[in-house]
Amino acid sequence: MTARVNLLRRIDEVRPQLRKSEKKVADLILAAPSPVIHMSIASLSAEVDVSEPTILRFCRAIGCDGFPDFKLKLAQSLVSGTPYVHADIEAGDDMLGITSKVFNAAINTLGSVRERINFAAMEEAVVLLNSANRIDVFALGLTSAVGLDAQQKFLRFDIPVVLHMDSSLQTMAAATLKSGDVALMFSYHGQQKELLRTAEVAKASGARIVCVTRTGSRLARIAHVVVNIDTEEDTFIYAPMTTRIAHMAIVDALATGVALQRGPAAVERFKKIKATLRHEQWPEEAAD
Amino acid sequence: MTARVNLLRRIDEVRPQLRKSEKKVADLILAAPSPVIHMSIASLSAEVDVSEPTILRFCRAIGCDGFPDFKLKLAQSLVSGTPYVHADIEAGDDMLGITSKVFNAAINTLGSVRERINFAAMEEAVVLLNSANRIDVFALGLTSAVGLDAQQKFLRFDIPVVLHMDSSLQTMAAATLKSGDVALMFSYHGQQKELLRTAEVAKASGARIVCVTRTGSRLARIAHVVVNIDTEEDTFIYAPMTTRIAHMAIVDALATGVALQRGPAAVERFKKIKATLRHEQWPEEAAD
DNA sequence: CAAAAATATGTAGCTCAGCTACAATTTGGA
DNA sequence: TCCAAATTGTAGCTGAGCTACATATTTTTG
Repeated sequence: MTARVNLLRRIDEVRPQLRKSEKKVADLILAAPSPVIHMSIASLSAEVDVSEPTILRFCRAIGCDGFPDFKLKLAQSLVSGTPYVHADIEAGDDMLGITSKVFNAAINTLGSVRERINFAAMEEAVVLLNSANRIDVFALGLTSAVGLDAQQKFLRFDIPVVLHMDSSLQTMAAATLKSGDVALMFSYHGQQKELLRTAEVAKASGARIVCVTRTGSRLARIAHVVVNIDTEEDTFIYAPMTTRIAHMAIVDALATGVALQRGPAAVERFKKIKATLRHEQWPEEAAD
Repeated sequence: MTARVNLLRRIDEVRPQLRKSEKKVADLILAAPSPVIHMSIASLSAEVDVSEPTILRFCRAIGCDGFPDFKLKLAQSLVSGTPYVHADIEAGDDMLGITSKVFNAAINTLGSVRERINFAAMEEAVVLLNSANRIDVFALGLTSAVGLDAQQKFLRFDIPVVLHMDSSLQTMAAATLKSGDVALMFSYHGQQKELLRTAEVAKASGARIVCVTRTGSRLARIAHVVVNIDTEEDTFIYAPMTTRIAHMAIVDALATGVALQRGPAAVERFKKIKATLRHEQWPEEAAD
């Protein structure tokens, strides 16, 4: 996959090097890009009051193959959620706008995280988790929901899995780990002091450390296996939100990986659990 | 902002109603959509081995204005790899395959849920949450991670928010609710007996019931406000996974909505919380 | 300051893409 | 088997996008 650059941002960057009449084109497009994707060269040139070839030269200047190619790239850049000034949520937004932006941000993050994932590390993590005598999950603060989720997922395998969300208890728990155990840690930045201490203790006690965190963070350097979540550092209002969603997706992938390694027996167990749960809910109703 | 629909998904949906030669067009596009955005009608018709008007009729059949419009929409649907394919996980998959499928499923679900969201209900939910004297969050089993997340999010506003993950305590807590309180409930199917009882009790005690669940479920019928999460019922292996991610995205949107209603004061509080947390982690390091 | 050079912009016209009207073909039912 | 309806293809028209070149504008330099 090629590293696409948002076209509007590129226009903004290239603008100073453009000629006078091309600048007029750039300005109109930056001011109101959406209608442009349905215009012809003729209508756009009339709108900006320049000649048709000027439009074409503009397209070339910003790195497009021609006018259709330009429209295509512009259209892609306009897909909600990939705005060129990060469409931060604004005071006047209604719930349609907010929800769309939040969902789009989540979708984008999942897409970009997926592209950067280190699959070899995922493999290693799955092997370690699958063969662990005991899994201790460590998470603090906002990641604790992810930790809880991980615990519930891995509960379904017959590996003892414990969740620690309290930083003082975490260090104690880490000290009880042994060789053959796995410490599974979640952290956005990988810089939380308490969690780092816990990781050191766990490592000293012989456990393998699998962490889901940012590449190159302190936590990542302590860990044996790093599943990297490298979200954009654009400091959106919603960066933490989307990062957490990426963490959960990783939990899903890891759990699925372990399930596959366990083979058909694990699948059978799933079914049994599901069947049990069914008794606790009303049956699906006939259409009424 | 229009609620865009992923074109590939629409093609998939409409496919059964297409004519034979149009199906051939659909299949080729679904199999390899990316190159199509740079093709002309002529080259595409040659590729599929049908006539040019057939291509055009296909475009109209899937709701596009013409071929250029179709290419535009297709290009937008391909942004950031938003995939539409529902590929189930298979026994032989490696972590690359598993992770991609899980992420793609999550992206799809977010996309389709976003398209079906009832924004009016979201608005109502935000208003209720914002003016609540007290928010009690109820979640059971696999949704409890979502509940925890919601609690942590709303904690940041100065509304008392409590999380109940134990079904017997839930009913008790529900009985203590009063008019002006809000019961915020999460459930995938909206059919869990205990949760339904809790909802009835909460309703009887005068609280407003906001639930995030499936349209038309029993829980939905009890609630005052239903934020609908209608994920595809394709019974994927990973349906529960992706549904939960959609739930979390909804929590994000609701929390953001409340934050905006609260105005600048709430934003200030966020910053304060963030600043406090910063002391608990190592500073970002200079490149080393 | 003027004239030439270089650059920027517009005009005219060509080619081919996209579309429409209609003809040929296939399919389904009596 | 034949007719009607639906499906698919053919031929040709319109206009969109592009190129070559002419004109206008700016810059440079003697």
